[in-house]
Amino acid sequence: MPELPEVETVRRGLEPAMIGRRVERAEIRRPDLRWPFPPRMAERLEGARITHLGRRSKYLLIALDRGETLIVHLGMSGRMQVDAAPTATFHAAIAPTAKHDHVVFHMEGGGRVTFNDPRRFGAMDLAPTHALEDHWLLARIGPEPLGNAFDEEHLIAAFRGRRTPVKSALLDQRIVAGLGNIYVCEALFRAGISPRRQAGRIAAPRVRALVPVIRATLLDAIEAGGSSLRDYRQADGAMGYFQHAFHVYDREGHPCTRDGCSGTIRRIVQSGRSTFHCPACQR
DNA sequence: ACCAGCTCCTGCTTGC
DNA sequence: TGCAAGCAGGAGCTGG
Repeated sequence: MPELPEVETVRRGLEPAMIGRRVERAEIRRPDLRWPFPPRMAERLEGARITHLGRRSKYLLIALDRGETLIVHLGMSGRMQVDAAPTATFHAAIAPTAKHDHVVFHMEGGGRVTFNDPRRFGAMDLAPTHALEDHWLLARIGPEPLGNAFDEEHLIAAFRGRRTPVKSALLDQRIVAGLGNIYVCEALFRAGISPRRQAGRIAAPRVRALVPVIRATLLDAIEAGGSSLRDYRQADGAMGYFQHAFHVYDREGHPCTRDGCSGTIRRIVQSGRSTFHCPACQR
């Protein structure tokens, strides 16, 4: 699914289509995604102007001028697709509906933003903007890895005493927000840390080194527009291209890219999820 | 409290 | 070629 860099890329792509514009019509084609939509969602969106587009972890936060914010999670396979205003209203009327287009935002000026999600692990909810951080989906999430609250001391404290593999610890959204399977694998490779190592047993200097590595990995991915494997696309439909910069993810059997390392990338399973790493240089 | 495993859903890939 | 199993980027919940 989209991890932090993908959601951030989508957020940036949605801004020109949504910021400052009213939602003329919210077309809701089914009652739920992972959970039921909030009551009267269409009415609460229609006529509202979008004032701000934010992101918290992997959640897209669409703030409305009525004091509510639409929280959107893309799940594993969710997309937000922007279609510019058609030149003739005729085209809008006959625009084909793709399979799994669950919600369509018809924007002021004729543009459309379509939420498509085949697997329906995604979610939407509306919450009061002034208490957004108290929303049950957001309340327990840890610091943003690109923000000031995520630092060396925080990570050392979060890892202390934990016997779970560092791979699992970094996937834990309470420790740090927004990392998923791809970027955890890539960050651990860059840091030279074995994904199997118990989080609480990594020497402090190595934990410290992990902080800038996580930041750099995410920033590189955002710059590349995210990683497009199967489902993910940017808001304009373009593919991300960070997948071409993977060192370990989905590279089982390929040679390690680290200078001077002659190892081979391996795939293991941790907590039921694939982990890719180089057993030779990640210790 | 911590941690591993299960679960939701569809679609693509792989293996027989 | 056809079919079924396995797998996928998330994350809340359950039970040990």
